Formats: sequence, structure tokens, C-alpha cells
Amino acid sequence: MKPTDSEMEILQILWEQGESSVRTVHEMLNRKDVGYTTTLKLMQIMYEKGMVSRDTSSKTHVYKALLSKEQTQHQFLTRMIDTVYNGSTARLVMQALGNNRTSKEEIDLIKAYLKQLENS
Amino acid sequence: MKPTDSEMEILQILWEQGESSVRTVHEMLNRKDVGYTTTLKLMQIMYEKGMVSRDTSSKTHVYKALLSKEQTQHQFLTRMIDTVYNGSTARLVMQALGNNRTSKEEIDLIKAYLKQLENS
DNA sequence: ATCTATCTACGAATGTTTTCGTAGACAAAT
DNA sequence: ATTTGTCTACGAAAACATTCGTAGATAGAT
Repeated sequence: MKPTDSEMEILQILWEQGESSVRTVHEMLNRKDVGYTTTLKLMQIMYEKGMVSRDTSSKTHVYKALLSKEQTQHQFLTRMIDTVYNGSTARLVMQALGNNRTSKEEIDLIKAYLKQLENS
Repeated sequence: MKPTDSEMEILQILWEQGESSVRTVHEMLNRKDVGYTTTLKLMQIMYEKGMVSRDTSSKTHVYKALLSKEQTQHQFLTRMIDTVYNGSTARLVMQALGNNRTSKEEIDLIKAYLKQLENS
């Protein structure tokens, strides 16, 4: 099940912050234009979809991401490689490197990673 | 303006095949479950949105992508790096390489690309 | 005890995407 | 000339995502 854009923003916060109340999540979203009950509703729907669990033992419920960050990112990535890059990881990687003015540090990180890949 | 998932699938085909009729696009979509008029409608909407142009001089209209492949891919990519990888290109690249069982050929392509980046 | 602030639940409006049924045009085959 | 197949146009249903108003519960402050 693929999270929507809004759901993704909420998941990001839950991954970074760990368990959080709706209020916390709502305040961390930079979407200041949207009301509190909207965020609440979104998180309730995510609960119904099984993307998050919640602790309702106190008045203020506490939500926790059930989807793992790595797995979800990976899912998005392969989906993107398929639908946008026709299955070619290399094409995605090269465009990421080429167009995005990646810093020297990042390039070095990647090289190191490639070297390590090779040795395994 | 961000293409939806379905629009993206259609754009893919137009990029690969060049100008195409609705019939051609429809048959190349592997979504066998969906009817011809659905594809037609989608392409008409894309026309209204200005994503494609069309030649209506003969009975069978011929559609052409107006969005460039590179620019659109790049747009998706930066969006993804921002919203899913917190701005780190390296993190995206490493996950792409690590999780996706990339072939030796692809790895070599990437290495060559990095080398070339270095020399410029 | 009452007021106030904050919380959840829920329904409904709104907006967008995807789907398809139907009607009418047109050309090629019978 | 009539049938058949393929095309477009269009409206509307269905499905999904986003938004918010309102009501009722609850805890803490006065």
C-alpha cells in the first residue's frame, strides 16, 4: 500500500521524532495553512490503513509509524526506477549525480560505497 | 505541473515511441484491465493540461509529448530527494545501488560516469 | 462547580484522478 | 447502401485524497 504525499510527510516526522502526538506532528508540518483536525483526520486514516499504531491509554493519543523508513524508501525508489527510468538504476544514479550538483563529500561517499560493494 | 502516475506511464510511451495514436499507447500500457476510452480520456486531459500536443488532421489523432523527458525526470528526482531522502543525493544513490541488485554493467557505467565527472 | 483549553470522533464538502458507457462520425468491406 | 470496426467527444460515476465544522469528552485552572 502506497502512502500518499500527505501521509509521507507525516511518516517522515514519525520516523525522525519517534512516537508523537497529533499536536506534535501538526506543529512540525510546515503546512501552516491547514487546520489541526485535518492532520488528526489524516492520522486516523493512516491508523485505519495500518500504517501507524497508536496508544490511546491517555487522553492524548500517541502515534507510531508501523512502516519502516528503509523499506518504504526502497519501495518508492524501485517504483520510481520502474516508472520513470524504465528499470535502469544506472540512469537514475547518473541523473542524480549529474543534475544535482552533488558535493565532493557526497561523491566520495558514493565511491567508497562502490568500492565496498565490489569487495563483497 | 506534476504529472499523475497514469500520466507518467503515458509520457513514458510517448518518449520512447515518439508521436503515437491513442491505440498505440493503449496497447503498450500493460494495464490490460482498463478500457480503451479510459486511455483516450487520460490523453485528452493531458492535452487540456498542455502536457501533450496532438495532430487532429486525420481521423486518428496523433499525440506528442510536450514535456521533456530529462526535465520531468529531474523534477521527480529532486522532489524525491527532498521529500524522501532529506536532501541527500548520496543516500538515494546508495540505497539505489544497495537494494536493487544492480548488474555489473550498470555499476561499470556508473563508475565511468564518476570518473568523467572528476575530470571536468 | 464552572470555565477554558485541548483532545477525539465523525460526517460531510470539496477536489482530483480514474474509469467507463454511450453517442455520433467516418472509412473500409460486403 | 448497409454493415462493421475504429475513432473521438463527452458526461457522469466511482474511487480516492484532502479539508474542515461541529459535537462531545476530559483535564486542569479559577
